[in-house]
Amino acid sequence: MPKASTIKAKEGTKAQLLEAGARIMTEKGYNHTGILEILQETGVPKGSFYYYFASKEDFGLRIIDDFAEAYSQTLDEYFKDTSLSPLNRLRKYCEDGRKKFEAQECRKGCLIGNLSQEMSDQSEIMRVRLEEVMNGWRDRFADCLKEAQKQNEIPARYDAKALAEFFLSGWEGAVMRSKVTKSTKPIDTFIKMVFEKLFVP
Amino acid sequence: MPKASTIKAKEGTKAQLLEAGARIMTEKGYNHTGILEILQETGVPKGSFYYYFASKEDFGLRIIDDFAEAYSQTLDEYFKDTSLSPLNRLRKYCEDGRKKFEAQECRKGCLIGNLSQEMSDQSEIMRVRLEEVMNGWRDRFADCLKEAQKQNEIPARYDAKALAEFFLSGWEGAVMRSKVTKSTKPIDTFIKMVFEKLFVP
DNA sequence: AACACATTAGACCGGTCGTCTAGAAATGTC
DNA sequence: GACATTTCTAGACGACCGGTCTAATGTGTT
Repeated sequence: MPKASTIKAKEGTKAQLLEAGARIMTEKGYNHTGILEILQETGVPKGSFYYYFASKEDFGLRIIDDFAEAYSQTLDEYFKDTSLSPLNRLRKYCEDGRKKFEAQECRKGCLIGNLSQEMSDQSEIMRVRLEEVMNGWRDRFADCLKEAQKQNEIPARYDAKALAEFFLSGWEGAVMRSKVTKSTKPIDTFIKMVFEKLFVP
Repeated sequence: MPKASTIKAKEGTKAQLLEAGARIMTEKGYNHTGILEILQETGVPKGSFYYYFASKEDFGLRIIDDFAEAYSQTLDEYFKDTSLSPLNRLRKYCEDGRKKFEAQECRKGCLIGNLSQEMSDQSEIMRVRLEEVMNGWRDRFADCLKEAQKQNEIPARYDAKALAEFFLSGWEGAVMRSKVTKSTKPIDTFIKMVFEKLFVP
């Protein structure tokens, strides 16, 4: 009996469930994703699911938390990179997002954005959590834009938080349009407009 | 027997189904909306549904078509209103959209936008139809912006179609953010940024 | 070995889903 | 008014869902 690997698999069960859940829900949404499907993909038996999670909603909430935590580190990589100017950090973030989206054939998009659209009217508890996560992102963008204002990369006459909200919602909308057109053009247009017209002195 | 009203009800059965379907799907999405639910709301018996529609997907497609046709007239009301300047037509469109969204307690949002997000990766035939509808809107916006360029309301150095795409995706994103924050603030910010920064000479 | 505790097995439930077919009701034709 | 045709309805059907349950198994401690 491979004792060590068995133990390792067990320890990772919850994480496996969360990973598969996030991946499948990003593509298929919350309602269209079945627990059975996640169980089959991970090889975890059905009986175990409700040992780890109280309900599907609880599962969804933990997926959001997990994703938010991991993504926070991704944001660090971009926004703590002092080798680039604040605006160029944002630009790199956009361009890498574009590349990633293209690499997955203009599918899926953003887990948090998708769930926000789908779940805001369906589950108040998920809505609140989703709002917190996205507000956190907006505030990160706002910090970056404030920095850009300090360095005179962008005009100081607009509230950085409003600019960040506009940027975030515009990005999410562009991703949605890119999904439905199966092309990166809407994202390309977003990047062009933001950096050539919106973020100019 | 109230023959006339019976006949009328029958003639309207399909339209009733489509109306209720559009209303419920706007709020709950395609996957989370049950046919039974629509049937109960309209009083139409279950067996009738598949007489009028080949499948749920076909039903969804017809809802999209119906909505697109009706919405095209709504767009006419705004964009054929020559008593306003082109930019003010667009502004009125935004502000009325904001009011409508607020009136329904920051819920629902845009049927086509919601379905685009939800269905693009799930049904190719719906994706294509959704893309056509939204591209049509974008082109209407672009025509309005071209007119605005002619009248020197906005700078001519940007392609009106790109501007329109940016406007459309930004609007959809702002509605999504407003749904999740249960506030019109993201929409307000969008309107402010678009008309004070993006659409300025 | 005996114990408590963590985890898994998988049957089971009530419910809803989308689909289908038989036939009732309405309509048209002669 | 009888018959044929089309239009519409009734409700059963099987598949699958999220969620729950009890029994069994594995693990670590003493």
